[in-house]
Amino acid sequence: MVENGFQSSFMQEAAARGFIFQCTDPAALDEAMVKGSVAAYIGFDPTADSLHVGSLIQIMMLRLLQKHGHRPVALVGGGTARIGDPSFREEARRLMTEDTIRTNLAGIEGCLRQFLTFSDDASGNVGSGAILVNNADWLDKLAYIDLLRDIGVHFSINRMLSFDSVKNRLDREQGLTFLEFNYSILQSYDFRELNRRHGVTLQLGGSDQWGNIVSGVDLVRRTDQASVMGLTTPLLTTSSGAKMGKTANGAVWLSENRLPVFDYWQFWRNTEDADVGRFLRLFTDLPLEECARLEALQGAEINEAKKILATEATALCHGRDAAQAAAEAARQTFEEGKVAAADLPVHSVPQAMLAEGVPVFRLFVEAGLVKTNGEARRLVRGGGARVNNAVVQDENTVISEKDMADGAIRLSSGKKHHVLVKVG
RNA sequence: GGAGGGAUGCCCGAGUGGCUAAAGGGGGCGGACUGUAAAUCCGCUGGCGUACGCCUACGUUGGUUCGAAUCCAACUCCCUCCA
Repeated sequence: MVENGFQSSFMQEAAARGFIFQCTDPAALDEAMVKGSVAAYIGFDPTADSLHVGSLIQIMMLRLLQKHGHRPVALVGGGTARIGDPSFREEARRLMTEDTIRTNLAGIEGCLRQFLTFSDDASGNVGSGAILVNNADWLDKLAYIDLLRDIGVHFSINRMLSFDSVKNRLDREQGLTFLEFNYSILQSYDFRELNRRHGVTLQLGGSDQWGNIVSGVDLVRRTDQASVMGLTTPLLTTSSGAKMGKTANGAVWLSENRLPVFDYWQFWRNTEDADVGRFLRLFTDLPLEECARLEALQGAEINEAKKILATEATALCHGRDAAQAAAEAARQTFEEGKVAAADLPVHSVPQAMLAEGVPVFRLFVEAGLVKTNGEARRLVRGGGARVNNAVVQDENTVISEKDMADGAIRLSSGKKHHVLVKVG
């Protein structure tokens, strides 16, 4: 398929698609994958009830693993969430309550189920069914003295201090608490536990996890004389250097509850030209030849590639039907200039609100297009607010049932953000 | 334990008694241009109120003053050097 020196189908495709940044032992991993099924894990922190695009490259890697007959193991850090990963953070993360963590775990599982096929067989048998595990199952039971004697002896403070993730925090004015310092020890412990329980021999992660991953590899080798490996993905930024997945309202969420499918599709549709090929390879299942063909489109033609990227990426996350509906809504809205295309995000308001009439700036807040009244006023003053395609001149204009067109009122913030307000 | 330095809005960073909701930059949002791109240019960017306005904000708590982000005291946290 592609000449990159690897024998295993997974390594060939992962390398060709741009998933690989660093690997503790590429040759050994390649060999293991030729011999049989490998179980690999990635940890997700339950800091929110949905994953976002920042984690998508990891999820896609798990998906790729499954495609090639290996077993993806998703670890949610119910235990480590109570500590917080200090890696490359400016400040200590605030600690979360048990309740929050529990809700978040469920939400994250929902996101993962869109991308992976889970197996109910969580035994040590290596297959390709994904499994989901929670490290609270073992971390919560740890006894301090036992832990220190068991694995504490294998960690060198000198070494830990040399890791970029720690060094960074130490070099900056922000300190590092002992609590946070232990994160990487527990992550190593996770790796060993997964190796023992589920035969996991590979840990995946973003390049910022390199230090933590290597620590785990060392621990398993020292205590269990087992050989396990680590593989990291590149840190993703857009071609113009911005962090991947940040928008106006924060993160680009994978959960529909947090981000309408239409907006998810729009996120991908607005990819920078220079990123199209890279994103097609990482975030869709399209064959490499097709990615290359689309990437080569020049000028305005590359918009076709972006539409395909958007639909394919959205299909993976929200299903083919929803993706096509989003594509169609975008086509009607942007290419036909239709006001109330079906499948635009909908916001329902009480009948009474429209019966009485409501100032337009309030309606924008209510619909979630802006966060505050002041922001809504500024939007109007800047000429960026529209109702049913007409620019709003006065922020105090009253909107009522009279403004309904085809059973809805379309509010727009700028050219790209639209919400249909309906009664309900 | 000792000596010195620091804590400013989403982030970085100026500001050392009133002209400061606080320079400048980044980020974000909107507009123009374009291809729903990038680059560039323009505007906006604490909350509430239609508005003269009110409230909240420069680590925390008190104090001095007609008036404090700016002066004083105590406290908290961070950094650097010494032990």
